[in-house]
Amino acid sequence: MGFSEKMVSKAMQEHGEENADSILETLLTYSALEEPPLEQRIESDQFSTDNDGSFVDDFSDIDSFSDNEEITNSISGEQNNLKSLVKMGYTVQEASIAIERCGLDSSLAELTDFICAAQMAKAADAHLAEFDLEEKPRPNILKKRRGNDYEIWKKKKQRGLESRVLTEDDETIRLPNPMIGFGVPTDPCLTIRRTIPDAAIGPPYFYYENVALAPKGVWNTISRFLYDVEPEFVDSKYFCAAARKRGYIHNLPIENRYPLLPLPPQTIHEALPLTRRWWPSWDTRTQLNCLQTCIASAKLTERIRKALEKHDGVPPLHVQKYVLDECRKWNLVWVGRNKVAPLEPDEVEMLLGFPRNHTRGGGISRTDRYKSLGNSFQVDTVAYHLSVLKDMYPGGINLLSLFTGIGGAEVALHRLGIPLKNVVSVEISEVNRNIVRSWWEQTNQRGNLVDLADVQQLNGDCLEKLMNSFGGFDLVVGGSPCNNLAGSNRHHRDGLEGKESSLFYDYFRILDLVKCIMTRNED
DNA sequence: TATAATATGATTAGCACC
DNA sequence: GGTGCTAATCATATTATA
Repeated sequence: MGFSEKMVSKAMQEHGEENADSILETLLTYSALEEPPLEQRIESDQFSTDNDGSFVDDFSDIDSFSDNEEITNSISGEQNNLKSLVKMGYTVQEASIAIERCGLDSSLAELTDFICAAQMAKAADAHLAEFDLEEKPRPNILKKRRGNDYEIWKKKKQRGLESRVLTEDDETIRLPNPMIGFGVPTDPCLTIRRTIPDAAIGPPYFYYENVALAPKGVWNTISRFLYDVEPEFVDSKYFCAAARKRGYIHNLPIENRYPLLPLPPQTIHEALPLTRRWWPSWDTRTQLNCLQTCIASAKLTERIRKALEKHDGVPPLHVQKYVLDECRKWNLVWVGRNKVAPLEPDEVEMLLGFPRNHTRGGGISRTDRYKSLGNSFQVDTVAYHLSVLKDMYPGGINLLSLFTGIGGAEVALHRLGIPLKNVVSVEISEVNRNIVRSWWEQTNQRGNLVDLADVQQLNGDCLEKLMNSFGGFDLVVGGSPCNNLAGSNRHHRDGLEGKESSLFYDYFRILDLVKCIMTRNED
């Protein structure tokens, strides 16, 4: 289906070629759906709270509008794809044609592939003039295509479907086992060399993070956008007493990394010595699972206590299994005889490498502390990767921090002794912005902290003004929302195109803008 | 009304076994 | 390869409470 070219041209005539949002709105209004216009639905975001995970999902009721669920789902999928593509910087026309040509079932990755191939073909035909920097910058994805026209793309797709010949691009990214990336302090993998694609070479350096166990294909897409850099998958259990399986895509050197000192406790008993007294021998855990945003209910720990109290001494195997399963699922620790409990916020802070009371006070609730901490970096892990910057920037760095959260990257850099000269931080949660601002003041930072609430504010003009005032960014960090990628999400685990997780494309957009502006300023 | 407490599976991957 | 099991997982929606 898709929007017809006629419809697109009509909308473009009404709004002018550059006004993508209006064109999109018009097209969606033209379509036969009995839905409010997209813009109107997006505006309902203003009712959401400060917490990035608690949006009212204004797309969830789409199905109820139609008697024919299948058709409605197709159309809404098409709209989401169109919206995502426009958000990524493609024109409505490009996006619409791609959807029409590739079919309704196409993934966003296939659509972007198609558009790239079409752009290559067009460029080859028309011998287009040099990229006009006065124009609104566009996704800089052309250079990552090795082929030169649509035919190559078609052949490649066909080849992939037929014989499963795995080219570098087609190969599904697999998680390493053990998950130690390009090395961890206990196993530095000194022999590993990697070559970074030309398009990815800094400055600026960039560092992107998200959950390792995302739905299939997500990391392929992320990697493809981030200049084909291979992800580094690392489990923070090699840095602290809790697991945290994450993927990092960055263009930093990997030689001569070093860990923060002192090394944090590596086992539960070292981290929480008071639990040792109550720890039963049949609970063989030595490390915790991933620290998440929610904790177990008091009802659950009470059920566990009652199950254990029915037996003297060592409980039967089925009770052990029940208790251990729940302990693993909820990261419960032993705090008394037959008594388990979730971690305190202070303990989570410590395990994640933050200063004590980092998230405490200033009006933040206990629930919000868990939530902010659960969404954060593990500081020691990130610091290990960023440590290579220390010698490169003895005078300090200018940092662009997207989806800052509670400032994991900032804390890591500070603990590494890398001065923060100018930090531009984008974080939607007011609670989190307050935490970072408070930390900034508590640690007597001498640099300048600019905090913004919305990534959409960070357009070309805004970035250019900021960058001109202090001369560009040395590092662009960000872990974009994982809500729609994380396994714990029972409701909307709809992948990179999900409501929050699609903000990845803003990370890419902004990073690419920064690269464009810095490249131009070099000339 | 705002905050806290509680209940709520599915999607991967690895492994043993056939 | 196919199957069945174990295991892990930066959460959301609803209900209860202050």
